[in-house]
Amino acid sequence: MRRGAKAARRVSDALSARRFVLGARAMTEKPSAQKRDYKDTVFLPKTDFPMKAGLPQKEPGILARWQEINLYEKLRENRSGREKFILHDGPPYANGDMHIGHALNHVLKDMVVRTQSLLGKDAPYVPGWDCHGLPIEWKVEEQYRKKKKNKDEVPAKEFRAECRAYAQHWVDTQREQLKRLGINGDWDNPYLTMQFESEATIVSELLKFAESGQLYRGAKPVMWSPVEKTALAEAEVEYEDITSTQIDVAFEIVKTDIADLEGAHAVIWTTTPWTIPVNQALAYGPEVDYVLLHLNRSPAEGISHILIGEPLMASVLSRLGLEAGDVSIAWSGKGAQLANTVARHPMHKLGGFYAAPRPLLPGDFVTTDSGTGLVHMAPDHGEDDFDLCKAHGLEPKFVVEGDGRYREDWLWLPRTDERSMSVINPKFNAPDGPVCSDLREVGALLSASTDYQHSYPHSWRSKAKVIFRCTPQWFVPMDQKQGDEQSLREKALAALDETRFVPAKGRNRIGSMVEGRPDWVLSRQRAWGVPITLFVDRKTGQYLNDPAVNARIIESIRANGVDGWDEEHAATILGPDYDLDDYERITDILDVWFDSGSTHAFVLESDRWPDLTWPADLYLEGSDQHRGWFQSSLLESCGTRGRAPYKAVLTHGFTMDGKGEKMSKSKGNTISPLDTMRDYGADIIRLWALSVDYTEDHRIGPEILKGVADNYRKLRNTFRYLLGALNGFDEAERLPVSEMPELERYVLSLLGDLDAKLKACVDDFDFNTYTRALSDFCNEDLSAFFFDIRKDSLYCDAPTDTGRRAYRTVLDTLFHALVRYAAPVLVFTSEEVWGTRYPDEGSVHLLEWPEVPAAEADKARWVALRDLREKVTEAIEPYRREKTIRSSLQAEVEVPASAVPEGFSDEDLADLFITATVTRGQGDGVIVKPTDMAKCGRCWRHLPEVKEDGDACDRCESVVEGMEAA
RNA sequence: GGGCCGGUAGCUCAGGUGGUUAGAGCGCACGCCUGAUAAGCGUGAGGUCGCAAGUUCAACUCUUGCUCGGCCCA
Repeated sequence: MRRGAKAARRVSDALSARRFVLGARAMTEKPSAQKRDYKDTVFLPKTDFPMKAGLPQKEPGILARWQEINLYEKLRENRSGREKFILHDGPPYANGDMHIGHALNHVLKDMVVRTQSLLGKDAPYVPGWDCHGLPIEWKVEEQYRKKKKNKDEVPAKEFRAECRAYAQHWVDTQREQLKRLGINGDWDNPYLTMQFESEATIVSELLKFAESGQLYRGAKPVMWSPVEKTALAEAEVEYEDITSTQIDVAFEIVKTDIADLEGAHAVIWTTTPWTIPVNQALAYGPEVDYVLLHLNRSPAEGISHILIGEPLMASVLSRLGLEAGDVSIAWSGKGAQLANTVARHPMHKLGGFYAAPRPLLPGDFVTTDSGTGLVHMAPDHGEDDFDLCKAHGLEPKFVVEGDGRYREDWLWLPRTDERSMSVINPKFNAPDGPVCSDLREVGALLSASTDYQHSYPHSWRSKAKVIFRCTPQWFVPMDQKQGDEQSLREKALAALDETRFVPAKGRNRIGSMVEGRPDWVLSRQRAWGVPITLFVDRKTGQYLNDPAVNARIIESIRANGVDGWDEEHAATILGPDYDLDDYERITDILDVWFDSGSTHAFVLESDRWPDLTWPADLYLEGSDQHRGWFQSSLLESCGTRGRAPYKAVLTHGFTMDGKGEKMSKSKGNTISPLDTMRDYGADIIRLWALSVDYTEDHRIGPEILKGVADNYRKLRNTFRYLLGALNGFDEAERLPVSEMPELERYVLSLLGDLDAKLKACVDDFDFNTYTRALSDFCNEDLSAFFFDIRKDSLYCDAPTDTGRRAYRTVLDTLFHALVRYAAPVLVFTSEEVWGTRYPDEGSVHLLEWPEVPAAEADKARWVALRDLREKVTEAIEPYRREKTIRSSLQAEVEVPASAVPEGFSDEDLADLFITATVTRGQGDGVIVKPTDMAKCGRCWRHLPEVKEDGDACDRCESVVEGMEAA
């Protein structure tokens, strides 16, 4: 209380004194009565580096400078001979503008390459594009349709040339967009899967499979689009909910071990009536319970007993329009008892194919979720069907042609029939369509309705329904033992064990996929792609395997690109030893995944980029590529080289909108990196990409970007302060660490900790920790602590003062370290920072990881000191609230002696706490009182020697004298 | 429909093998400074750790179910 009263008096004295001074100035304008304005004698930070970044305007200029000095090339020269780090770029598809996923992926790649380069390694980056394939073909066809041109009338060569041009357009567009993002790479020499060299290597890779016997021509049901007339990869298919016709069909049992079943009808259920014409068998579940129902009332003439799965009784009866009372159970048993039972096709009267017996076969895939518990088998049109029938000697018939219509000469529903139409046509499958009508006529159709809702595969391009269809295709076998007694699957799984996965969970994902995947279907019946360059002997069905011919094939492709396999070259390629008439020239093209799976061969091993080496240190793509590129590259490389083409695989999640939901044009929640670069700048997107946890799905949205921009500003201001505070720094000013005050050595030790942490982050590819550690250090250790404490010294000590020299020496060290740490993240800003201080010393991106001077500090002491400092600011706060104390410099504090770490003097503490004085007391709380001392007009500290507010303290007086003398 | 992954303050993230009042930075609010000034400093308010059961003396951390979101597959 007493102290408070005294304080109040003192403050009011001080105020009246100031009033007097001001009043004097106002009234008399008499200079002698004024206190001297020391502002000009204070060493304020000075820099041209602007606070406001203006990145969208500034970045293109920096980019132009990099291009001018040929930064990428220069870096290659600079790191030549060093340990290599090879990141092999996964090729994005050359179709459309860069989207946020591309941006994230490339920023991560760039970060990896730049951090490795910063560590002194030679880390080249050759970007690439995937150029062949259906989507581009489709776009070109779309342009034809607009011009009312018919694709089939355009020569294949011409059509391919247009696809090539289309791809090139998007390569060029994306290249500019990625450059704008600040991605450093060999942009003048990217790899494209459509370069002749690439195409030749892809073919030579294919021929390696051929030569080693890892290719076979098989028939398998594959996803087939009748609209595009081609087999589709799983990636080209999407599922949509549709309503289908569902029918129940009766197959009369003609042979059985169970007397009760004689003359009864086995009932199957299907949603694809169009497959009934190629039915070849029925399947039952050996463990499923079946019942034979006697019908008191029948939905079809001549049918009195039906065989169905017991668990499905209720739903079958309801479809058949029967009540429980209409039936009685005449027999029941396990599916296994149905072995040796044979039925006949409802259309058996047509003879030929339809007269053959339809055996009941055991199938593990039969479930009692829906249907009748008996499944009709059409090996042409289902995977389970194909496998089960093949196991029992029933081969597919290939009667549905590429356009989805039954073959012209087929017994039932021939194409010449007026009712002929594509099997995906709803009318074909309708209850009054040709299939159902005929079945109804022969009394086999027990029910038919158009009300079954389910999800069904569609072509993602045309949105039309796709079917399973058996066609001759080329395969790479997964389980065939090779010369080394290992199958491709075994090799691939072993290769995964040797691979580092970041994050580790990626291994399980790709591992289970490789374990379960079927043989690799290589062939596509399309135009824009690398040909499957095989000559098949018309007599034996074997493909020609002659190294001389293969060499000519590769040569022709190298010279002509994919056109080199056209008919005009065939005879030359085949050479004089063979007669072209004896061979079928395969016209299928390769699955584009084979193209991209071969990039390691035509990029890393090629002499086109001599500084690349095989295998790659790292592949880095989105998690969807577990099924895609990671796997196709793995299989291709294991098939030809016996190991993976990568040592490590890094996967990232997907970018969602601000709410964590998938972006889509229809939802209108997309964030375009192009817009973001225009509005915020590339450094902001980069900082975003490197701040989020890429191992999971992550978000972007206006609020998040605003936060990133705020974060950026804090970093930028740290650099601005460093530049300003280091204004005029001279080598002569530098002070050895050993002569520095303890605070400086402590900060250097913190820098050492940061350095180690960032290095660990680089090794772990843990970039969000990297950017966070950098930000936290700048905000907490520097801005709020070190810079704030040393403000007095920087502003007011003489330039020759060792304390100030020590501080500036550390600032210089910090500058050199931080600008390098920031360089891989804020590629533009760091260049701007560097150029501001060193306009003539080249690019910051040529520099290497900083050498941080070793400095020891007793961390525990400093932690205790900073805890105490926190208590002090906390204790001052109430006085600031009531405005008794405004600046902490006005506070005299007493701290518990026990809380002060050893070795700090009271003066040290006053410096560190930025207070007037610090004394030690025996209490356990911090006691604060406003100081009575007057304020130095120059350094604003309250000191005993200052007689009146505004006078200079001893230190300042001598500094000013020194300046005036100079 | 199946498999896998995830849901911690407004935002971005930390939270070994379960154990005191769940942390950081940013943002926000309030205040200070006006010599880093569209900057800097300080203080503070924000979380039923997706929901619900269960195991346990004790769960953000383990189990199950549900829910929401995502990837892959059918």
